[in-house]
Amino acid sequence: MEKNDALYALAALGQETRLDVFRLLVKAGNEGMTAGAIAEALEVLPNTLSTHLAGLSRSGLVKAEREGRSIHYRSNLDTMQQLVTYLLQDCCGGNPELCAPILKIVGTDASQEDGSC
Amino acid sequence: MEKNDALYALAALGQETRLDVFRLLVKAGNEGMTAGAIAEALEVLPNTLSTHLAGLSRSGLVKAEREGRSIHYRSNLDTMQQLVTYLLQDCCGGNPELCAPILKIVGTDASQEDGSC
DNA sequence: TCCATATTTCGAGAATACTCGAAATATGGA
DNA sequence: TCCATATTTCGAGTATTCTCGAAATATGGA
Repeated sequence: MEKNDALYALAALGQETRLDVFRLLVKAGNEGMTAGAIAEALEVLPNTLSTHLAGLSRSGLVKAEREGRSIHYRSNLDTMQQLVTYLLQDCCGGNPELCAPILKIVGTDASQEDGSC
Repeated sequence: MEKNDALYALAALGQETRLDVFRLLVKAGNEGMTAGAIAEALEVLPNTLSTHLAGLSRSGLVKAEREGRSIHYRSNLDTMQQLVTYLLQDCCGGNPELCAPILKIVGTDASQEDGSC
């Protein structure tokens, strides 16, 4: 992940409605939710939500897929992992033994296949 | 961690200079860096940097400590871990087996003593 | 084709955030 | 005490972001 990608993702999450949306979708898991269902759950106007969903989509934190008349949104935890990895890159000047506790946070073994939850 | 704490932290990281500062301090590790050294490394005016450091401090992502005439800043990875934990809370509706890959990211075993790197 | 549903796009006003120069505060040493 | 260094605070201008109403687009069914 490059700096601008990280910035987009972090800026996206640093706004209350978008953070609420992301967490709602994390909870919803694989099924995801339609834009309408999200708007209703969070009591946000559909057009305002649409703007926020666009931001989250651009950042890669959520994925959109049209299903009939609705559009389903799902969280994309791959991006989340890449983000955390980026944030903790070169931790302690490349001496990871100095910060072992925190490095547990990042699954650096890359054993992950599907982060879409 | 509560929502507002997460919002402060994410908003703090969602700005280029502050993201640069945080990553610089993550790399610097335990020694940290003085405000002046950070300003020089990132080529930011000291007063502008000071504003950003205040934001990062408020969010708990960095810790400040006066040492003589200078003030040393260090990243605080405890806050980082709490943040990631918050973001992925209730992943997949509380069925973590559905999203095992990503849950590796969060060290839920709480075996960590010192996250200050 | 026509209509209802679902979502997005556009435009504008209000609020918030960023940056900078100038001035203030804090510390240590002569 | 006086001065130099290190950092922060203040105030203002500019830029960006957020929200909303209105209008546009896309889909599926009668």
